[in-house]
Amino acid sequence: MAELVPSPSRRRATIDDVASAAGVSRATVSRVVNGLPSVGPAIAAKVRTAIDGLGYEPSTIARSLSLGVTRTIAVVVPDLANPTFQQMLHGVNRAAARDGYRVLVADSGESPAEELALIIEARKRTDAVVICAPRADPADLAALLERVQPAVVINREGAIDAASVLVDYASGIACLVDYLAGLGHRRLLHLDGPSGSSSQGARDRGLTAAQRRWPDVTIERRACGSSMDAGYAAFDVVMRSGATAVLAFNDLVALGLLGRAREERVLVPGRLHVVGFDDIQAARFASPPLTTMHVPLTDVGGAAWGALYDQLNNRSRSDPIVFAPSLVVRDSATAP
Amino acid sequence: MAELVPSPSRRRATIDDVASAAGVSRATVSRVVNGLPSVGPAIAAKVRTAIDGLGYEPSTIARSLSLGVTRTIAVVVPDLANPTFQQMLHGVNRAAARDGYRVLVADSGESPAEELALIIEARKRTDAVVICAPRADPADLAALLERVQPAVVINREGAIDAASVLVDYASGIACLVDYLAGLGHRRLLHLDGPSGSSSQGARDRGLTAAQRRWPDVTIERRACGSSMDAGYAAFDVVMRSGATAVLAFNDLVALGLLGRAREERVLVPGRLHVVGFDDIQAARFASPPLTTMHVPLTDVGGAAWGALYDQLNNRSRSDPIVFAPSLVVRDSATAP
DNA sequence: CTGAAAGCGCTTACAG
DNA sequence: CTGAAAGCGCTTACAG
Repeated sequence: MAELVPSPSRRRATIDDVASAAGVSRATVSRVVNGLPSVGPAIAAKVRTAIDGLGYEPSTIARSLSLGVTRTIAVVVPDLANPTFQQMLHGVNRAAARDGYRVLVADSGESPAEELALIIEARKRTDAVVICAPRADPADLAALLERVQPAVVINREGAIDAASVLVDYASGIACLVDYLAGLGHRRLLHLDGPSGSSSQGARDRGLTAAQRRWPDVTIERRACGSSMDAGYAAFDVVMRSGATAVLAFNDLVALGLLGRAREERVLVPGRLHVVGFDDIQAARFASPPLTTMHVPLTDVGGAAWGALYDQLNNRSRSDPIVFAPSLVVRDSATAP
Repeated sequence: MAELVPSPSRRRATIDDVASAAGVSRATVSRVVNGLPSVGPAIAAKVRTAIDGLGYEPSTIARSLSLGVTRTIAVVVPDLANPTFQQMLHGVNRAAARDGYRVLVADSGESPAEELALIIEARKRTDAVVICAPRADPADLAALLERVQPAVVINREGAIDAASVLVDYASGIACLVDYLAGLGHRRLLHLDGPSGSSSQGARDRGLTAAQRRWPDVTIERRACGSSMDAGYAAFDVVMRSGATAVLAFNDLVALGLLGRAREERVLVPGRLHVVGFDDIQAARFASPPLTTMHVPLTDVGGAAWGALYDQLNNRSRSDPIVFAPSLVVRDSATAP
């Protein structure tokens, strides 16, 4: 149905087509295509005419093979449906695009077991990889890193033999405790994220540090998760805890909890006070607008690209880059 | 600093390394790597040993050049910071991944003028492309499509010579008018999106159709835009219009308007009633929760991949696939 | 069942 | 300034 009209030329023109059309060698064609100066003007003109006439476009793949470089990087995230990773991806992509690089995305969510294999596969199509794998086993990750350099890993603590960019969740959560305690709350509840999540360690440290600063404040912990549904389901646990303020693992959890609180007609702020973490877009529009820690995810993504770019240009690997979250006071937590 | 330990073998092993290590031809190595049956078990075993010993991994790029196929597709969107496109991308990626394809993203937002060039460039690294370019000139787009098939275009009306998936914005907006009119509103205001946006035509049709059904309802229009800031800024225009209910171009606009209304202490619903379009995540958590039309963006993305997959497998191009938005009643609009 | 050879479409020393 | 040739790392008819 698309074939009724005889197509002018089925096959795409190659460098050889151009070369013979212009009566030159393909080395010469290559030179004018790549703008090398050492080509006589008359010849160059002939070549350009041939290029236009044939609609020639160099094959990116062939170039990649020949040069050993794709100008593409991979970004591997655990869940592309999650606004957090979407935004980070955006940050990487925008920064990489400015330097003429493209981004290949890979979502390991479908099969966490194959996360490592996925990273390797994605890396093989590209020049470098940014890895966001909060739940991968540390030893597995370390073994992997040897094989996929240049790489940058996001939000993994501990000895990572790769460039690293991280968000200081420890000080962020401590800041939140300070804020709530300063408001007068004396019984806090932290809703933990998925067990085994690497950011959990930072939470522990931050909470411990804050606890030292506020000896008369009780900080309890409960297992919860990282999704809205987890927050929604945590409502009963929260109410039974007797806490006046809850620190949700992230905004999604906080939002789920808020939603349930409204259904149950539990006033927030008032009867219950809630803070989140991340400052996703929805946090700003929640009812009540959610007090949370802003995490500059776009910048995190941008920094990840920057670290990769350095390595791709043979500069030495940069030290870990850390971003501090910042408190965004809105309406979901007030004095008790 | 990473070079203190002499690396065991700098260079990646190639098929030739394996061939000579195993004492066979590289054709044979290729056969066992690709699981072709016609290899004797003893030879195959030798080859596998060599592969493991050398840590050989076939080059994806070389394979791509040889086969003329990358198993990668491109997705071009106007703005990767926009949750709408993020979600659509997620839908494409998930569906494509299931069929063993990877996704390369490209964001034309940085330079709309180079959108066409970007699409061509992205397409050249891949086997096919899904195009989301609501503002591209129809003639330009038509010319482009000839060069980049297989392609699927999302949300473009009119004669498109490519597979097409679209959302029925016309009936969606009409549905919203029906809902508000049914509630008793008689003065409606529609905040238009960016002029030249291809979905604007559908809005026009839908609004016209609805107007016929409700001759006693006034439907005014005002230029606005598609961003939260645009919605925020539209507040004054809205208040001056005398309308009791406003249909925002999308949720972002509605959310911006809501934010400003809260600042100005204009009660929604009550003094003003607002509906959005898209049903982004934030809509659900807005205060008040936003009544809107849900658009199944993940499915749209999935369908886009499906259409591409058919073409990649030499099936005939499918008819346009259209998704109907569905009304999600929340709290931002009630009887006047 | 296995190998020699040509091919995929480029780039780049090396000569001249 | 220009070209012949080798190379990037694979796949696949074609012989045997």
